Amino acid sequence: MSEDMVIPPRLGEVGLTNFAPYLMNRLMGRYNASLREEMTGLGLTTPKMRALAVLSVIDGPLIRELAVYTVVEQSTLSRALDQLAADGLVRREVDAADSRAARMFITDTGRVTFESLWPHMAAAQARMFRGIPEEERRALVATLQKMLANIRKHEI
Amino acid sequence: MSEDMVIPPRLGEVGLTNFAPYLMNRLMGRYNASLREEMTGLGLTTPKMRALAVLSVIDGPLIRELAVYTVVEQSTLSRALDQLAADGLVRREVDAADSRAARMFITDTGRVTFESLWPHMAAAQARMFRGIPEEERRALVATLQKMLANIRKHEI
DNA sequence: TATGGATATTTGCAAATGCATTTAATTATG
DNA sequence: CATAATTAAATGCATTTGCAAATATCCATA
Repeated sequence: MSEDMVIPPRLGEVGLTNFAPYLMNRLMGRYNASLREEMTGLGLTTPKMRALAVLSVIDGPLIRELAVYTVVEQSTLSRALDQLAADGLVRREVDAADSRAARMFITDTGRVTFESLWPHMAAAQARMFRGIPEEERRALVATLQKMLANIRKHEI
Repeated sequence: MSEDMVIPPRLGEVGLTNFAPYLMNRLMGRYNASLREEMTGLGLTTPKMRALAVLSVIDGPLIRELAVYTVVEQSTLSRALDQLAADGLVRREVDAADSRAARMFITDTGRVTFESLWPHMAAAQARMFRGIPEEERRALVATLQKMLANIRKHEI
């Protein structure tokens, strides 16, 4: 007897702007669009930017792990990493224990590139949160974390 | 003196999972992925599904308005609507006052298709919210609405 | 009211994407 | 320990995407 069994109210009854996934998709659409100009200026695409962002924080993940963190399809990510590596922003390293697997690292150059993008990401977030009290922001993040835990498929 | 002037803490200091856009992107990645199977079974893509969803609630928007609501690039949406129209799920109608503009409507067939998809969307949302009290859900939605108002560019 | 800009949508085209498959390596099993 | 099944990543290929340009129409103004 899961929640799937319950007959849901229609979208029209809920209203688009009360449906959380709709709101989040619109917010992320704008957020991602607001970074596009900076990204293209740095020769980055969304997958490349996300890979850099995660690698600036997590050292040496496997590519399939990075695919989960970045929410980028594995084959797309593989090619994005090719390009980043060709530009010297990341580095592949064959895993010591499993020679099929590659561990990814950001390079100093990659870090410099990401550091020039990060202020724009932070500013975009700040714009979203403008006028929203600190307490409320924290509550939002806490709820989002619970939600992510709910639907996390991989144990990452 | 906007918030852009402030030097932000590094992403590493904030932590990926305290950065709201990261959390939302991951959540939406999973949410959208969880609908993919149902969508492809109905011959839909993400842009097509979003167009149907919005048109099930909003009657006769212009295509550029629909592009804002759906967070889909206008040219991509134009082609998605071509396909939906070819399948008889939506209908284009030239605007009475402006013959450049097209107003879009969902058809009965389109409504039936969307109605068969909607329970999965509602279930995916329910999974995300599992174990989260009603009060907290409402607070999340309220905050998301404020955020959307903050970054809304178009007056829609 | 003629004309130069705006605006709504579509379309051409190159690049990006994602599915399915391949390659290479590891692990499990008889 | 041989072999089948599994896993990690890369790649082939058809489809999708998005930018820029084209097309069609509208609006402002001289």
